[in-house]
Amino acid sequence: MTAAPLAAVDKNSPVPLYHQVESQLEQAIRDGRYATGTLIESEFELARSLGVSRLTLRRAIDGLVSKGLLVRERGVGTRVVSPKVTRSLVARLTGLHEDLVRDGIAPVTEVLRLEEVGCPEASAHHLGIEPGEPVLLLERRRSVHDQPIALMWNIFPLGTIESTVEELTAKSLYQVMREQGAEPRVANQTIAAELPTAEDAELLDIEPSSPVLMLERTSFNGNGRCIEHSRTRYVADRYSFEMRLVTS
Amino acid sequence: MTAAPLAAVDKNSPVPLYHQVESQLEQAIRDGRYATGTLIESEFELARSLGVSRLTLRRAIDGLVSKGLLVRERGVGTRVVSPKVTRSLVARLTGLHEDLVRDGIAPVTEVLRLEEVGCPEASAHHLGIEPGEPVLLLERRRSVHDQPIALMWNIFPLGTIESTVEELTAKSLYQVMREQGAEPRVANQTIAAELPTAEDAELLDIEPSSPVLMLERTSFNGNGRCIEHSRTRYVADRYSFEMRLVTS
DNA sequence: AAGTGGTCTAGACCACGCG
DNA sequence: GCGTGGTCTAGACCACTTC
Repeated sequence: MTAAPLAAVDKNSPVPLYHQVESQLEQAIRDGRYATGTLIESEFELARSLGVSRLTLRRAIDGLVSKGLLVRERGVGTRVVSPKVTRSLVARLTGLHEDLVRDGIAPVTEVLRLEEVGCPEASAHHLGIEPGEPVLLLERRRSVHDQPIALMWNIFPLGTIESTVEELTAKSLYQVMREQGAEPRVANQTIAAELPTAEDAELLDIEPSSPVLMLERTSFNGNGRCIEHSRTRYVADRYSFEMRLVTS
Repeated sequence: MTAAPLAAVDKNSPVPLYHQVESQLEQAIRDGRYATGTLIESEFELARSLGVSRLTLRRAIDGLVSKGLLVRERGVGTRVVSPKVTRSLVARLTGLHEDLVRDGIAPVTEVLRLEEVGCPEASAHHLGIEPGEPVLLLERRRSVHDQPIALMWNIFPLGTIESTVEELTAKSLYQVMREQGAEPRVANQTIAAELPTAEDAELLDIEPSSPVLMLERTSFNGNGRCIEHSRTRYVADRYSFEMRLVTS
């Protein structure tokens, strides 16, 4: 590996240097300017030719390693791993709405319920409050091309968010939460397979014998306070989760 | 936040300084020496009192941030997020065997098939070879307390690994792969819910109407070569996936 | 204005893989 | 022995938050 097919960085840009370098390298790899399996230039060489410090360059490479595009081998070099074809899906904290929009599919959301209720036993445990304490319950159904794909059930401690049926119909819940300062920073999540309840089967327009993917999630804000507990049921033959794992 | 309840680091230890600092901080947080929601000392202060450079300290904090224990707030400080109780499960590249052993449960693995076959259409696509090309097929069943929990189906390009029924009964597949230099570094993975085939239902000792969690995974080694394609069916009411997500 | 985290540098030493 | 990635330092400037 001799030629460095990369442009110099712009030191006056507000974009951090390591980010510029990371983008450049990522593009070069996805374009195939670095073939899969080959070694890229050494860190010293790349840092010199791009006009950045070695630490800054390493930080850029760190990002690509954690994206699974590069692998480091001590004493040997840094190797291109990924086939350029698949753009990886990584588990994220954004919701289903963002996932679909990103893929160019327009989802429709109906708000089925939005009301104050006594907290169900199962959620109270996750939210860290007593069963029966008042909470805000939101139930929605999301469809694509008039076909239901998910039934979403969110519970918020009172005062976490305040919204209307209209707003929740127009925007994603994630967006509303962010605007109201209830942005999730950490979440614990469980994925399971279940059979739908009779009611859920009807709402999802599936047979009661057709399984659903259950995603149960508890989200916390930056202060460690629990801000939401949700249970989402996805129609199994219309949705699945993809993720990319990388060894640390 | 004034007192720094942390011991100094050992500069002669082979363990990297940032790792020592990270462990110390993690322990302090899990012990409750830093309360949830409070700010820890500033980076300058901590670096000084521990006798390391600020960059090294930052690197330690980076690790805890990505574990979801700390959150940084620009201009404010670094805050403790996590409740000390739950030790987080993060999606990993290790297999089910390791998961169970880590939890102190002894799983039993039976090898149902280990033979060379023509590659099935569905796997050929993932492996990047032609359907019908010879591949190694491994089918196993894993049980806990005499109850089947998973049916595993792995396909390897010829020459990737070589093993025996005895070895695979004793060790985890992941371990065998690592020993033979076929360590997965990156994997793409899909989680879905399905109904079992009649044959699978029988092998798993469940009703045909009882759903399974299907985990389909394609693993690549450090050179970007595909080394394995697997489909694992988990009994849904005996297994689910947990993960912890953190905003980047 | 003061304090915080975010970025960046130049240089150093080490452990490892390979010839 | 040489080149690679892995770690570490001391010091600098910036953007942001808070008072």
